Amino acid sequence: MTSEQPLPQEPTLTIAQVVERTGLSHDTLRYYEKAGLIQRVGRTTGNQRRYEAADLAWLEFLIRLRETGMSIADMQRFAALRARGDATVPDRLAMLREHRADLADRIRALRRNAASLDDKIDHYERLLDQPGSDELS
Amino acid sequence: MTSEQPLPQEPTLTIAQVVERTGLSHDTLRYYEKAGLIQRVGRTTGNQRRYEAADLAWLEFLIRLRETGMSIADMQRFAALRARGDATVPDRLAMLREHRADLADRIRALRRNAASLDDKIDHYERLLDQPGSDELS
DNA sequence: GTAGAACCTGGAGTGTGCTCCAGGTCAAGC
DNA sequence: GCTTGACCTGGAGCACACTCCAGGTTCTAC
Repeated sequence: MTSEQPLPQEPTLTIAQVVERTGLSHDTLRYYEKAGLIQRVGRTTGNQRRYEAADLAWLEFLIRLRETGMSIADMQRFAALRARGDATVPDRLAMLREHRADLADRIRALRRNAASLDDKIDHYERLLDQPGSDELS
Repeated sequence: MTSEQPLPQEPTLTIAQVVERTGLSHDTLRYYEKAGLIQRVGRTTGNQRRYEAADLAWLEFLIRLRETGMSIADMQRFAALRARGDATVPDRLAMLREHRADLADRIRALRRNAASLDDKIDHYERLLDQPGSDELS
């Protein structure tokens, strides 16, 4: 009795298309799936992966976590919480806030280090302007 | 004929003292020396390392390079230039400028990513305020 | 002079995050 | 129907930056 209208099927992407859109390699995508970072992706009858828009959005979020220095292990924890549904939103929020705070710390440290690189660069520029001063600086 | 006055000897540091001051481990210090990141450090007659102030300053600079994401391989190149003396100042300056520019790029990217983490955090906060909206976000 | 802590060496081992491989199966164009 | 390229799997291998280990030597305090 269920009316099976052929809904305008959401378009799916082959792994090659996801590689192109995300910049992740085939192997990394399979590794992430094996590691549980993404829930098992849809398959064709022939067992080939077909990614949906939601998969892509989640991958892009994972990439953001990775680029901000989150470890695979922590991403696994986050993904596991997400898989458990809405009840884990507070936990996920806490994880993100902590990660965000760490990131702020790291950015501050980088800026401090950048400033001292600038000092060293200035030092070398002065050396070039008035050479013959000292060695090994 | 060289008058060997016992000059007020520059105080040197044992490896344990350098560990304490730099936060690098014994093994890392030996690894850096083996890798040529620091020139062979002075030794006692009994072959134990004694670090001078200049060694410490250089280690601190290396730490800064490392913390700003320079690879060991690049640090080796930098250290090799430094060992060749003042003639390589232009090359060292070029390396540092390039590294500094990379760092600026990475800091910018981190800030962009931090902003999108903030968006995600906001999203979760709204989910908590008005629950029951949607899943897997 | 001796105990115990600190130090030495070369080389093997580790954790992280992929990356590659062999040996297959599947899909699309002709 | 056949070719050819895309895709599949489990598992081995790799680059990086350390970290650990065994077995020996040196230093310091008593």
